[in-house]
Amino acid sequence: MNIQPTQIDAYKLIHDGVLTLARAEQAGMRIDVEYCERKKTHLTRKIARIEANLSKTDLVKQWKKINRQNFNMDSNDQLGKILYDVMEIKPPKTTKSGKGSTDEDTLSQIDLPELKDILRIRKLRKVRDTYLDAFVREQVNGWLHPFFNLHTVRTFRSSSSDPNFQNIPKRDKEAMNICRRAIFPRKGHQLIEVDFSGLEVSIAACYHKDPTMMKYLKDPHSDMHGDMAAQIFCIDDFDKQKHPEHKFLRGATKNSFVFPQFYGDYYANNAQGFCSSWLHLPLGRWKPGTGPDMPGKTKLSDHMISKGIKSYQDFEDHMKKIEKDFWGRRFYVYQKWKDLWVEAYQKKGFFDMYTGFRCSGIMRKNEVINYPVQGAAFHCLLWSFIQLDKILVGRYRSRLIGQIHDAVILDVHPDELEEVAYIIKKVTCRDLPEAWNWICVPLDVDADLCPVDGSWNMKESYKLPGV
DNA sequence: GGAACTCGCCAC
DNA sequence: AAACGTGGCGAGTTCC
Repeated sequence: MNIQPTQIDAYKLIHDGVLTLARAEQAGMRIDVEYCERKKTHLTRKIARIEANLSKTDLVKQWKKINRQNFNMDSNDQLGKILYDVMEIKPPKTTKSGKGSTDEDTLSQIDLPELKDILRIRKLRKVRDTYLDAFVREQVNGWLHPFFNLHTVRTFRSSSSDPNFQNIPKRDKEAMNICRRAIFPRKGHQLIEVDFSGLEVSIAACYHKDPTMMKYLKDPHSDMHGDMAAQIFCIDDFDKQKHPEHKFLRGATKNSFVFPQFYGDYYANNAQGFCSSWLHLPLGRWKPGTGPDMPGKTKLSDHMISKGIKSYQDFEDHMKKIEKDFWGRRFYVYQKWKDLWVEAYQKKGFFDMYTGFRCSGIMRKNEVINYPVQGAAFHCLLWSFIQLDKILVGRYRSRLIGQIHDAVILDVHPDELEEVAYIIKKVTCRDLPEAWNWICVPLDVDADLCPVDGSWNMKESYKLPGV
């Protein structure tokens, strides 16, 4: 039996979802206000110290002289003028409106020690002003109740606000620790976070059914990112277990090539992203003995030069071929689906997601391809969230408190942990694909658990039971 | 003094 | 030929 969800089903999902998310909002989470205040003061002092040091440098002296009483170290407008007009540095990149960029990627390409301090200040301010400040502002008697909206996003995903619970630092360890240290479970409880692994890639596969991708998703020993890393860096004996260096290149490939390609990016951006964010290789000629480590005592540039890739331009040309192979051979069925999907939209003026949601209006090609995947992937999380709430409410002390697109955050009582973990696994990996049989790839979830009474930065990998 | 804008940056 | 999808939010800036 093959039952496609209709617009009625989509409508019901939204309504159930709104009620369930409202319950999570009402539940809320504990926030350590005293800690936030302490940390804010600490960060303010730290920023002041860096600013004091910066004031002694020629760059800032000149900056002050030019801007007089308007001088503001947080003004990127002023910084751009100093760098690109006064000092006549050629902007490595420009913004949409044509001004020289002053973002992290750009500043780190300019060889001025002061800019490191400026970036450091930016990072600390971000943590203080966007997160700690917001936590204190939005909390009520030590409780935080972030909003989760279902009516704001074009793809029928969710959004969160006041404070936004969906963008609290995670990758940057320092920022992560400072921000998540503020968030606590109920007394005697513990926080657990469960996320679908590679959900959007899996949901995309439900639409395009590319055989190569299906194999990657069904064979646990296969490794798409590893295969791409081996191809991009011309490595015959690729082994991420054996070589941490290979593991690093795999991560770079995932973030600089595979995912951006799935979102509709192209090779030249990928090549630049690789070089500036990961490989630290220049946009000109590559010198021997530079770039990340490779197994043995060599560096990546040595290896690439030996393979005939001796400069950025060589690398970009190389990436062009990789891209052509990626869509023209490796995932050619995926490519064909993209073409047909866009063509159908152009004829009809709308498309329907597998979850019954209809998108219409004028959309660019990349939007037409991305929306159905992004939306339906989130709906998998939402469906699971609703089911979990139905099971837990009234019967368990554990409760759902938040959601981040493909992840759910619960506040569990330790006595219920094992049972709740089993329920989560069952709902997400068994019940969901049974309810929506357009899901034709296996789904999997990973979990992180915090200690009892431990804050959200203390999470450690937690193995969920099989079902 | 607020609205609307740009830019930068955090998450998925 | 074109060229990264979805948000929220803070600070600076410009305009009314």
